[in-house]
Amino acid sequence: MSIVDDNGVAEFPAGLKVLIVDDDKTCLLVLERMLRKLLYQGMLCLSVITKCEHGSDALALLREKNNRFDIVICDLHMPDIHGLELIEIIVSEMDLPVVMMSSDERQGVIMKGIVKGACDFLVKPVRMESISLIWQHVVRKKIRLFAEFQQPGIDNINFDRLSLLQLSNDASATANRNIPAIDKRSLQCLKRRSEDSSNDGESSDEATNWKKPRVVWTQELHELFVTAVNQLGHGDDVPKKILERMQAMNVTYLTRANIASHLQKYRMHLQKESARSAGNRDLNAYQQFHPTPTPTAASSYPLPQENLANGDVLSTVPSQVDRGNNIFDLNIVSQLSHGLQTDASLYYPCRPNSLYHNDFPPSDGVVISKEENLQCTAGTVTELSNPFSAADEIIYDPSFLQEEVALVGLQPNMGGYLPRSSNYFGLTQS
DNA sequence: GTACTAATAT
DNA sequence: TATATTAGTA
Repeated sequence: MSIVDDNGVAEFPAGLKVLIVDDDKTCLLVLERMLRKLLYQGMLCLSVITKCEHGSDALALLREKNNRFDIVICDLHMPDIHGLELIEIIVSEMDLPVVMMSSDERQGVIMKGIVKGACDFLVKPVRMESISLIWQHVVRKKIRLFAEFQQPGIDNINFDRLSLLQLSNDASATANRNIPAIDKRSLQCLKRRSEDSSNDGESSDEATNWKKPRVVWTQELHELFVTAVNQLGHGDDVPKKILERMQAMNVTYLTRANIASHLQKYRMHLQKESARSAGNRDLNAYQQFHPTPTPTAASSYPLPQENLANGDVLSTVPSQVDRGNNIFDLNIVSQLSHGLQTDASLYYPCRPNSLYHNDFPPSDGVVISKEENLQCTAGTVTELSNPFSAADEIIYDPSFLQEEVALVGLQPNMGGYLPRSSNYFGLTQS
């Protein structure tokens, strides 16, 4: 057994600990690389990667160091212990989320996950990125524990800034939890410091590693944006005014820069589309960008109450699910959110909806039945868009779960992958 | 000093 | 690629 605390620990935000288990050293390395990339993209928040080459060793380690790990990612096929066996033990003996993977010698590394534990017996192949959903769950759970109990054993957990910010984006939540807000100045300060590598040795400031989460422009958010732009009309559709409009629609978390950035992209698309439209008179394509009729009176925009649950406000992102080329497994997200929203309000009274793509309500105590898990059709499985380099290709094989799952009498659950062909700007061109 | 936006970085 | 940030300009 090799327990290798990652060399790059210092560059990770202090936070959560992952145990990865695979008898194949190459797989271990690849997985580690993937995790690093996700981390880099702000999709994961982890601090220590511990690698383990044998299932039995992993189990021993988990039993020995009870509180050492927050999540386990392990291979399905291991010589000493089958992954599903391991998962059963882990879930029954310790309350840890587990993500399972499988590898295939013919096609290189295949990452398939079964998520169990974190989501009350949610069994499902997941995309690699979905791990971050589980991750968020873990973060949330810890933070809640921390908030509720303030136990001495728990207070030494170092939550990373990313998750803290996501949790505390709402000002009142911030106040309630005594989490310091991060202002622009400190951000700039941090940035300057990270640029200036010739500076003195690392300060212990945990903020050093904090990364600002990115805004995800969901379909719904984009539609609000378009509505605002259309209301303003030509000449007036500048970032600041769009921002004001959107704030009037209760979208309060965006910055002017966010909107400026999106506006730039939007205008480029408009340009492209109108050029296309002029060329071949493809009106349908053009109209993709005008999904919502513009109200004539600029000030008479009705708040989209139908989008607001119980008079809640859209100070948060309107939807957790980006219907377009989102990076997450849509079904995972929707299943997680299904039935969880009410619970979520217990923990996040002001923010039942998620703000960022890797932000989702906790799922503790919510049972997702097998039937619900089986609602996906097994028919088409789309190869996923690959956020990584070719070397890290993730391939899905729909037949994967059949035999594995049969081993422990679980029902397979396929499909649900998103086509990569579209986003809210319409079909993407090849 | 603020805002806009093309260009560039991540 | 999507989004963030920068840099030049008004």
